[in-house]
Amino acid sequence: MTSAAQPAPTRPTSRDVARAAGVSQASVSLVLGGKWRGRVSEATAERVRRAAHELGYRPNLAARNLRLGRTRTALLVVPALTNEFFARVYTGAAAVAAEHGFGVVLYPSPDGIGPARDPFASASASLDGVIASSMAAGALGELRGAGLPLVMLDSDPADTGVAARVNLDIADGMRQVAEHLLGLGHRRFVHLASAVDSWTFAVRGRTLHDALRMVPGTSVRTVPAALDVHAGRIAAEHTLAAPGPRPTAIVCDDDILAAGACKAARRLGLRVPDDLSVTGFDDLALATAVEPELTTVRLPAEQVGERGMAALLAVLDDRPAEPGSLPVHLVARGSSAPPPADAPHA
Amino acid sequence: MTSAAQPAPTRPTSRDVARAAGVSQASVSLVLGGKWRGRVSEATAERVRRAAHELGYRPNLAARNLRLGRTRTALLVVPALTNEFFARVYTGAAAVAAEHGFGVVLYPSPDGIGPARDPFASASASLDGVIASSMAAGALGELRGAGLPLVMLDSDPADTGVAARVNLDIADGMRQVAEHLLGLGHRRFVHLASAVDSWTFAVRGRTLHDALRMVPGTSVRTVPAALDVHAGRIAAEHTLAAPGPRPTAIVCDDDILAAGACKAARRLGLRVPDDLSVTGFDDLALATAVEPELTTVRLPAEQVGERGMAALLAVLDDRPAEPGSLPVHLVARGSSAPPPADAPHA
DNA sequence: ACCTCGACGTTATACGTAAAACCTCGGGGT
DNA sequence: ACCCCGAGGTTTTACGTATAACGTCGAGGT
Repeated sequence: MTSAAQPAPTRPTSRDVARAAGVSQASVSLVLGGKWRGRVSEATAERVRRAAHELGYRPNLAARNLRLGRTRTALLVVPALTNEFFARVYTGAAAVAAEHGFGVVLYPSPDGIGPARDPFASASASLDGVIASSMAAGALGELRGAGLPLVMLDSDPADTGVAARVNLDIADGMRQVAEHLLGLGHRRFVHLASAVDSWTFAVRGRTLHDALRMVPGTSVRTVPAALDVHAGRIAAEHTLAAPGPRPTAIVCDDDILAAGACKAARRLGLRVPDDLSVTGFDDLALATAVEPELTTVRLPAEQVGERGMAALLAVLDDRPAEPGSLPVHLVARGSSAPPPADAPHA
Repeated sequence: MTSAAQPAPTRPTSRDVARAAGVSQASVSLVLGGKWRGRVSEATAERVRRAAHELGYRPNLAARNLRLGRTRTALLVVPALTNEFFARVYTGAAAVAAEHGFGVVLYPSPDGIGPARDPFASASASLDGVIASSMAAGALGELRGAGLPLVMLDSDPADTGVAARVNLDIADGMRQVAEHLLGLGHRRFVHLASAVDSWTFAVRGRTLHDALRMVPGTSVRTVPAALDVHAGRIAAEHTLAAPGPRPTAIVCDDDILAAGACKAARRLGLRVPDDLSVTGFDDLALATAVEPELTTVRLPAEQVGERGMAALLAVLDDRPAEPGSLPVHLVARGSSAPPPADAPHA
């Protein structure tokens, strides 16, 4: 093996395939593009395919994208992938995208990803459209008005400039929680709320308060916390240790906070659900990993991604996007029960 | 508003900028590319920048990629993003990539993402390199030998055709677990092992067995389980309910399995850690969400991604990749304690 | 004998960018 | 008076693909 200059390890192009098959580059493009019926004979087509395979030909996507003016790439803007909910949204979106020959590139919002401030550059390729969670709306910046179709996930129906919208029936979910706990007999509540300012959490809070207001004799106190177990535990501990009659139920904006609330209860010597009911939201894997398992609201995260991608594809295709919001369901598990008999009534 | 044909809402190109600034397209490219020193006067450069800004010019990345023959895009091949570990690996990789103007596109392995069998297409753009977890090695297929630089994460040092490798010192981690439990007095172990066939799990098993063999009077039984809480619980329940002397410690390949083992213990009326010690691996958020908090081995997941991306960048740059494996540390928490006093000795 | 037409290709072009190669002009050295 | 040179540009080309526009040729109709 004389190690002279490498024989240029450059990838084969459609022209190389053409040469090998004894046809023109155009014919290669036609055959491999699948639109050769009536333009190239079956025998020739087979020869081309064979040559392409033997050379290990892969079309240069940059060239194709340039030629076609589309990239078959969507950008998904989410707060952070370490949040299981968004990992699942991505999974759903990527699956539908793949079915249509699309790719999904992620733009986790800035605080999660360091100094990358340019969402366009993060793609490394031009984009055909954007799907964004309302929780990452702040990271949108110049994305809006960039002329790209924008699909918003779980966002305020009031805000504008959106090509399509995929929403969860969050309000209904929270109503189910309220009814569940009221039905068990609870009257004194704490709402352990996410400190994140976003449509979806605003709805949770508003709906809970509205639902509880309908029933006389109820009280609810709202406590905000950052979205992690530790913060949830601290916030819940403070609330539970506060003077005055103790709440019998803690309604959390998220399973993560609920896990924190459960730990707080245990530290204070309270049993869940006997002394205190706790409910979560999202039905993450966490919900069935903790003890007791969390009563929570199952959100079809993958479906959100799927519908979001489908909506974007529809918009790109000038079709109307399928409207309607996705239903959600309460999953009653071990963290909720009737309040203790000795609980002082309000 | 007469709704005639739209005035072609086409994105401005560098030629449009050139026209607006009264220069040639080449000058625009030079100025915006930052290599104009001594070729274009400062005044002209300023005019170009102004025009570009006013037109809202964004370079067409497909064209740039075609021209340069590089895409500044890396593919990250992982089993599934819903696994927090890999979400964190992605986060780290994306952060380093962003610092260097690179993008990271994901290829979650097939069972997670449906019918997309072509990793190349999933990118929607040609790739400069690939970073792959050994846990997703099965999905690699044609990626190998495609002539792309390949960086493997946590993989067998023996396998070949790899441009660089980033490994965790998994063996040391497992040794720490063994020493911790042996030091507490445990002698009868169960190894709740991941059923996934991959280098990293093989090392965990082998190291644990080796470490325990060093101490006379120890026994260890290996039980495989799929990587979810439910499967872990079932497997652990079977083992704990089996006849013969009960193990005093369950060493798990993963925090998820450990959470399952804890639930199994509780169902059987065993207290953790009083009656049974349980250890995890990875230190996921889950580890501090459950009660008691898990004794586990913290893996610097983000760093794995960072080093992986840095290694790929080095390879692309013909620099040597920084070698060495990342250290890991035992985090002793509430799920491990000395065995019960009445535990029958082997 | 001539025209038509379909089957089977080929040639030419454009996509938007980066950069190599090339111009032009005025000033300074000899 | 001549050459050279650098500053400040411009013209041109190539990247690899998809496709519109254009040939060619033999069979079949009249």
